[in-house]
Amino acid sequence: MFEAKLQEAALLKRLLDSIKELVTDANFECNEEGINLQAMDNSHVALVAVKLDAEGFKKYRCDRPIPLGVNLTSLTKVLKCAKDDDIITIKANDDADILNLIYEARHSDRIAEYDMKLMDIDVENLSIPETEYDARVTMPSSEFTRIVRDLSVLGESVKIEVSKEGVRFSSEGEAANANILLKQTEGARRKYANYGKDGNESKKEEDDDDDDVEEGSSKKNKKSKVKREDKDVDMDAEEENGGDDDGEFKADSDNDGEDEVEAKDEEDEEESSSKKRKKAPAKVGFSTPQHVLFTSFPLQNGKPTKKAKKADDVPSDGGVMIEMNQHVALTFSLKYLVNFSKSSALSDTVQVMMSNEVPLLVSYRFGQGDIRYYLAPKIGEE
Amino acid sequence: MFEAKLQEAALLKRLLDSIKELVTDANFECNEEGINLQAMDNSHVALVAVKLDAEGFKKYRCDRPIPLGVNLTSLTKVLKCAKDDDIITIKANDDADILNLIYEARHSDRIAEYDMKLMDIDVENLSIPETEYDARVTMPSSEFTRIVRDLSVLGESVKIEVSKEGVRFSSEGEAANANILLKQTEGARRKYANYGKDGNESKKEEDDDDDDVEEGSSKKNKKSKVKREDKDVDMDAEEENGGDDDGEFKADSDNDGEDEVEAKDEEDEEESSSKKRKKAPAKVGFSTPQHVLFTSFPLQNGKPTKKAKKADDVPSDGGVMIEMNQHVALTFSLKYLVNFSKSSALSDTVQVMMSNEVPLLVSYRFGQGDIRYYLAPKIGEE
DNA sequence: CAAGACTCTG
DNA sequence: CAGAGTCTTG
Repeated sequence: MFEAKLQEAALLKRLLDSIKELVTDANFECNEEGINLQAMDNSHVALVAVKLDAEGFKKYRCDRPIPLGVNLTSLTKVLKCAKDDDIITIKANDDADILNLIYEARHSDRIAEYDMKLMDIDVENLSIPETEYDARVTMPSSEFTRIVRDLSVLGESVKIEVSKEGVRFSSEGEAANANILLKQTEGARRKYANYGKDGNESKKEEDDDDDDVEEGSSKKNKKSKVKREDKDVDMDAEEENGGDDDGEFKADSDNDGEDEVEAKDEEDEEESSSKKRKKAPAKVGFSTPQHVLFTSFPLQNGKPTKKAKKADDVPSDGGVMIEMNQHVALTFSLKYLVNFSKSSALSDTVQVMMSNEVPLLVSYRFGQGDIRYYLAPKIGEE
Repeated sequence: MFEAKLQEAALLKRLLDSIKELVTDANFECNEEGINLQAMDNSHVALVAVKLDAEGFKKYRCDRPIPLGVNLTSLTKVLKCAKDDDIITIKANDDADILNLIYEARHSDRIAEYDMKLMDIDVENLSIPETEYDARVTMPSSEFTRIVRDLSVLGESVKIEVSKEGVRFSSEGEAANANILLKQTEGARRKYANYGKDGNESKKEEDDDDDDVEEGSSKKNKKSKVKREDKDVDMDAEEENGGDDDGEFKADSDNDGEDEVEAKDEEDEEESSSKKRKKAPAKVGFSTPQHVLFTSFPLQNGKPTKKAKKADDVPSDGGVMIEMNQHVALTFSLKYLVNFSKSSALSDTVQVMMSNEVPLLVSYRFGQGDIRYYLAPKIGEE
């Protein structure tokens, strides 16, 4: 018996809107801790991982781990029948052959119910080893969306480059070449002080860019600090390891110690890259090398767009925060990034993480979990 | 000479939007009482009937009954040239070969004039005998729209079932089965107390679900109580008949007597089906039997949507009122119902009337008249 | 030809 | 914020 009740159908609707174009069928792996979904996109170039914490549900019951094989096209249709503010309950019996969805209208006494056939889906073993990234960019999701959309009009690929200068998105196309440089926003360090610390964007707690400060061990959320783990299993395993050896991202500023409540936002964020520690290069469980690229281009363009809602306590006017251990430059297919950016409906903030020659990770966190996209870089010449 | 002046072009525009996809050509039958249009849809499965009372016009003159054969596609185009708040005048000479439309801008001196060719259209004799229905559901038109739209995503047909439980819309499709149950809303009885009593939704006057109470005979509107008549001729003929034998709908609650001003909205709406009187089964003038169906499905779903405008004095937050004489279950093509539901632009409220094995009637009333759709049920097995 | 996505309007 | 219409893609 599996049952989960969600206060707002909107979350599920947005999640499906986010992934339905990438993946057609997927297993919702349900266990007592929550719901996980991992799947490669249809062309096996990208990977999407969704996590929904059990605690985020109004009601959650999962007697035993159970995979719910869902045709996402069907589920999308069924969810279209829910209003955003409906209270939604999903149920499955132990056979997991039918998914039962119940929508309760928020402001009326109506209850609607849908039954959807489930299916057996081969579990592709998508072991995504936790990876330590050399660069992490935290920015408004609307801005990321805008950038990749803009560039996708001009070209097929984008080179994303993180340096002391900031993060640069560059692309070239027949009509024009483009390059967009985002410098770290003044105050961004403070704004995102604890973003992603514990899987949701709480503003309290220590900053990420503190070094080996003694605040660590007692924080239960230390785990998600530096590396992005995909299997909870791996998570905790790694977490408990050395307090200052767990490979947290080093911001490019020396923002030491006592940033307990709010790290001071310093102006010199873009200089000293001293204490950076390099971690073992991430090995990624899926490898779908793409094509040539790695070009650099002259133009400049790019304008931000502001959305304002979703479930973050990070200011929606958030700026850009850049953390890096070393210079990173990778090229990706814009088509996929545009696809990923649909998740901006889920969060005002997105994190882009990269290490050279490793798939990038685009992560959107929302109250009850997160959605992560992995995309292998294009390699070689164009 | 025919001339009719309408305060708001919007009404005509919406009417044409409602029917233009169903019918391509139709006669506007004009007489001194107003304008009537009746036509079968192009595939002869559904029938639409529009009535515009002469009194609703700012100015109305019709020297002699005259049919204006209109190509609705053309008229739609011409009406697109009118602003919603234009004052619109339509004229035809006795030859009825040209329709002259004049648009006067509400807040300017602008006058636009259009001449549209009329045509001769064979008058299909669409005698729609007045019918007494065993069940009538009054609900927000937005909700009806939502339901049929939702279900049409999943399947082709919907079974509509009215029972003591309420009204259930159920559908089955490849992706999922669905079923939406609407129970009578608390207070709906009061809200719709006199809805449709005399062809427009006035809230005063006695309730419909009173039984054989002695309030009847003096009410001039008794006529439209129970049955939906299509020809005014038939209407009055039937009206004058027996005071309590005119087959008025019995609500499923025992809301007897003194419901003069506002029937009390009782909690027990969904129980006693006692005093129901059965009327002679309705005979319908057109019969376009469809296909198999009559399936029943397991799921449940449904959510309302609120619009808020149009010309009703029925609260736009109106609930659901259910009146029934006996259990009814029929299956219909969602494609047509979706089409009908376009008329929600004309009214916040819709009434769905059904008797077993008889075409259903979907009726939207607006200040100056109404639009009614008839649709034969699908019969047999799916 | 149909379905889905996106944009614009109410 | 929702719905309708248009355009694009499969």
